[in-house]
Amino acid sequence: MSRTTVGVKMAKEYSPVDEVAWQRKWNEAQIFECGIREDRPKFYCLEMYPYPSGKMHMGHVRNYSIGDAVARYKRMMGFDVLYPIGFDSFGMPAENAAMDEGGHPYDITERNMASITQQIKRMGFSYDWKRQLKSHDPRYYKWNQYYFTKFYEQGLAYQEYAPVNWCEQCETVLANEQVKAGRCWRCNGPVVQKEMEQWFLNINKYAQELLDGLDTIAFPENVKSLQRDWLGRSEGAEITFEVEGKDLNIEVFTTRPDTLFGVTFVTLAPEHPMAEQLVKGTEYESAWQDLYDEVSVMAEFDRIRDMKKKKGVPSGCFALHPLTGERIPIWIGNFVIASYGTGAVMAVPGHDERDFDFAKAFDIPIRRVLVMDEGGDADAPLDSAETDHGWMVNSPLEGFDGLYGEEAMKAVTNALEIEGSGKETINWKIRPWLISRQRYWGTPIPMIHCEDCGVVAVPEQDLPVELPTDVAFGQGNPLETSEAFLNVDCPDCGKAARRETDTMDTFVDSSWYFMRFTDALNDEKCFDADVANHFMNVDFYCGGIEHAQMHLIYARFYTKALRDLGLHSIDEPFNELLCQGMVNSPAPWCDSCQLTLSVAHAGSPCPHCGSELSERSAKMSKSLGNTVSPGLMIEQYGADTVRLFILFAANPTAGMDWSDLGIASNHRVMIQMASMPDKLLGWGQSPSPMDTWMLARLKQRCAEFQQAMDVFDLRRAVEISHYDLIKDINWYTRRGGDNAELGVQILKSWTHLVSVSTPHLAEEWWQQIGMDGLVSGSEFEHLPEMTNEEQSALDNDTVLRSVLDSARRIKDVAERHLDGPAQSATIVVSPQWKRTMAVEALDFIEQGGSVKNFVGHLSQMDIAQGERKGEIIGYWGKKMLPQVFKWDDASRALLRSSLDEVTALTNGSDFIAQELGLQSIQVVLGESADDQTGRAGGSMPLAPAIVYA
RNA sequence: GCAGGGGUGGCUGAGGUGGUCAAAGGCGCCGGGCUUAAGAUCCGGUCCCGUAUGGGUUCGUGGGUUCGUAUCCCACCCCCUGCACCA
Repeated sequence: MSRTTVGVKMAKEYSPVDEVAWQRKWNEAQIFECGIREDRPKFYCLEMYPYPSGKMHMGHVRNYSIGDAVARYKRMMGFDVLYPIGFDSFGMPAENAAMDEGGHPYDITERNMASITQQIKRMGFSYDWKRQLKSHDPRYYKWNQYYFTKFYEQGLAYQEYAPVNWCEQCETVLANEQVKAGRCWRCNGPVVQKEMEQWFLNINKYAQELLDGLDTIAFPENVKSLQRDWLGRSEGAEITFEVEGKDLNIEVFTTRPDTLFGVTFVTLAPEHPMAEQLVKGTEYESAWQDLYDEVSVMAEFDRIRDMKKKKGVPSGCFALHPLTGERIPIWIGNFVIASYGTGAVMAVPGHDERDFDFAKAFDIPIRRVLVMDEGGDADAPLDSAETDHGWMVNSPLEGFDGLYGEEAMKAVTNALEIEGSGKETINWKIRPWLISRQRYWGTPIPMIHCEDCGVVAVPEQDLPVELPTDVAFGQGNPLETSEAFLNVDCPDCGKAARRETDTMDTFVDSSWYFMRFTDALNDEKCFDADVANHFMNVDFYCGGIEHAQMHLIYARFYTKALRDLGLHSIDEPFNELLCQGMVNSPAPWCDSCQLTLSVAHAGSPCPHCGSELSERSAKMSKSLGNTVSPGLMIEQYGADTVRLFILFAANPTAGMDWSDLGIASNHRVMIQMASMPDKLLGWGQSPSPMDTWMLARLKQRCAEFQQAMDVFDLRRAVEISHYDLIKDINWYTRRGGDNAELGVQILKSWTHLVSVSTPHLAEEWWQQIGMDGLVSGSEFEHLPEMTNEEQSALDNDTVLRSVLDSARRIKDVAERHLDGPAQSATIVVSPQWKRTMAVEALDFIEQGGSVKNFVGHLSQMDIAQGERKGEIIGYWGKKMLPQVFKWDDASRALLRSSLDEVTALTNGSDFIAQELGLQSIQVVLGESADDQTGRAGGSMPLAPAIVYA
C-alpha cells in the first residue's frame, strides 16, 4: 500500500504503512527468536499468558502493547530478550461451551486459539513464537503430573476427607481463593460446604517463605498487602483446656494469651467434632443439633453475615482453666469458624468484642484482667470490650499484675509451657490449596486407586495420563463416563484398579509456565536447570491486578516447591510486577440514581427516574455495551496508531479512558510522523550554528528517553519520541536550521526511539534513510557525550527563549502604554553587580550558610560599599532572595559560567525582532553608558528588562 | 472496622527529598498564518486583575511549622481496591 494513496472507502482513515508486510519480514528474519549470547545480559519480559477466549479485547491489547514496548527497548539496548507467548488453554469456559453448543473442548479451544493468535499477530508484537506453549498440550501437562507425583512422594500433595467449597452451578469444588464473598469466582453462583475426599497441596509449608519473599521483590504495595492479608500470619499461643470428668482436651488458639485469666467460658464451633461428643445423649443435644443444621447448610457468606447475631447453646460440660483449675462452662457458638485456628476459642468477654456480645446475650460473667492506663482502676466496670494492649490486673496468681503487652503475653505463655498446657505458635489464614476439580478440561491427577495397595501414583514412564476423548458431557464429571480411562491395572500389584477422575485446578498450569518458556522445546525434561537459571527470574511481568492473590501466590509457591525438587535454583519467579490499569470507555450515567447504564440508553432519559443522562467513564464490559473492538480500530487506524494511543493516553498502571477523539488525534500524529523522513532528508546543505543546538537536543532527548524506559515510564517515553522531538525539529527549522546531513543523523537515532512503540512506522523510516536490515533487529548506537560547546548552545537558547517568552507576555500591556504598536525594543541586561550578588549568595547557601545571615555577608562585599549600599541591601531582601532559590541547576551553572548575556542576545536579536514583529532590537548592559532607558532596575541575571518603544 | 492507594486548572495528568510551580505534556477551546476552500501541519493564547516584565487567588477542608510549602506536620472530609466476628 502506498503511503499517499487514500483507501477505497473514503469514510475510513487509511494507514500510511503496510504493517502486515513488515510483520512478515520480522518473521522471516527470525529476529525475535531468543538465544543465549555469551557476552550479553538477558532480559525476560513476560505478560500473563491469556486464556483463549475467541477474541482479543482492549485489555489484552494494552497489556501486550506495554510488554512489547519494554521488550523492544531492551532488545535495542543489546539484551538477549526472552519475550514469549502461550495460552492458558485449560479451563471451564471451553467445557461449558462444549456442553452448550455441542462439540469438544479441544476443538473449541483450538479454534479460539487460532482466531486470537491471528489478532495478536496483527498487532505486530515481537514474540518468540517458536516457544509458544499451550496448557492443554500433553507435552506440557505431563509435567504437571510429574511434579504432582513428586509432591506426593514428599507429602506436599495429599488426599483428605474434608469440608470443601462446592459450586452447584459449576459442579466442582473450589479453592478458598476462588470463593469471593461466598460466591463462585467464575459463575458467581452460590457456594456450599460439602464433605469430600479431595487432593490438596500443602502451600502452608511455604507460608513463611512466601511472606518473607515479599520484601525482596518489586511488587506494587497493594499486591504485597493483598498477599500478606491472604497469608494471614498471626502470632499467639495454643492452649489446652482439659474437660472436667472426661478424657478430653480442647485446644484453642489465641493471639492474646495475656487475657487468659479473663476467660469465663470456652466456645466450640458447632461443627467441632467434640461438640457432638459432649452433648450426645444430654438435654442439650437437640439444641446443638438445631444450631448445627442451621449453620452447616448456610453458604459461608450468609453465615458470616448471620454471625452478627450471637447464637449459642451450652454443652452442659466444663473445662478446667490450665493455670488456676477454675471450672469454665463450655458453650457452642455460631461465631466460631471451624476451619480457622483450632475451631475453638477461649472466650474473654472483658477484652474481646465478640466474646463480650456473646456473654451479654447469655448472661455470662465479664471479668476485667487488663487496664488501659498504667495503675488504672482494676475494679472499673466494663461497658464494652477493651481490646487494646493493657496492664494486667486481678491475676489470681503471683507475678503477673502490672505486666504490659508483649511482656504479659510472654509471661503467660511461659507459665503455660511449664505446666505443659500451652505453647507459643503461629497461625496462618492461608489453607492448603485444594486442587481437585470434578471437571474434564484440565490435567488428570495421575493417581490410581487399588483395592489392595490403596492410592498409587502413576509411574513416571507412564506419564502423561492423557485425557480420554470418549466422554459424555453434562452429567457430573465427564471422566467417569470413559470406561477406557477409568479401568487400569495397578502399577504395584497388577490387579484391576481404577483411575482418579479429578483433574487439577487450572491455576496449576499457570504456576510454572514461565519456566517452561525458558526451554519450551525440550522433549526430555520440563526444562533444563541451567537454561532456566539463566533466564529466570522474570525481569518484567505485566498483567492484571485480578491475579494478585491467586496466580501470583501459587506461582511463587510452585517456584519454591520446584526449586526444592532440585529442578532449578530460583527463589522468586518475578522480579518486577506491573499491573496495568483498566481500559474504560464512556457509558450513560444517571446522576440522581448514581447508576451506570448500558449504551442502549444513550440519548434517552433514565429508565428509572426519567432524568437526563450524562456520560461517565466505566470499565468496558459486554453488559454495558461500551466495548471497543481492537479489530475495528486496527482496520481503521492501523496497529501502530492503536499502540501509540494506548501507551500515550495514560500511564501503564493507571486506568485509561478510551476516546475516539484521542485515537483520531494520535492517528494524525502518525501521519505527520510518516512524513518526517522526507522532510529531514529534504533539508538543504547549509550547516549553521543551530546544528550544534539540534544535535545537543537530540542527545538530551535520547538520554531522557532511556531514563523513562528504564523505569517503565512508557507514557513519558512516547511523549519524547512522538511529540517532543517534532517540536524540537520545528524549532530548529524555525531558527533557520537546514542541514540534510544532520537530518540523517537525527533519523538514525530517532528511528530507534520510534520503534519501541510504533515499530512498523520505524521500519518504514529505516528503509527510507537507506539503512540495511530491520531496525527492530538492530542495536541502538549510543551517541557521544555532550560536549561543552553543545551544552552552551542549549544554554544560550534557553536564555533567548525565556527572554522571548517574557517579552511576549508584557507586549500587550506595554502597547497600551505606548498607545499603539511597538516599533522597537531595548533589552536591558542586568548590571554585573546583580550577577555577582547572585553567585555569592548561591555559594554562601550551598556552603551551608543560612539565608538569614547573608545580609551580614553582603554588607562586607565590595559591591555593597559606597552610597548605594542601602539600595543594594534592600534589593537583596526584596528581589534577589526569592529569586536565588528559583534558579535550577542549569541556570546556576549558567550564572557561574562565562556566558555573556549581551553577546548571546545580540546574536539572537534579529530572530527576536522577527518573532515579536519589531523593526529593531537593541541589547545593552544595564547601568552602562549604552543604557539610555533607565530601566535596569527591573532586570535580573538571565532575565533582562525589556523596554518597548 | 482493618489494610493499601488516592483527591492538582474545562477534562486528563506530571511533579511531591520545601524554593526551578500559576504549576509540564495531552485533549478541548480561542486567535493568527497557510490554503480557492476544507482538513492537516505551523505559530501564539487559554485562573483573575493590571496604562510595562507586576499583583491577587489557586493543587480535597481546616489548622500548624518556615524567610518560603502543591510539596513537611496534625486533624477532618471524600473516592478507589482488597480483607473482614480470623480468636
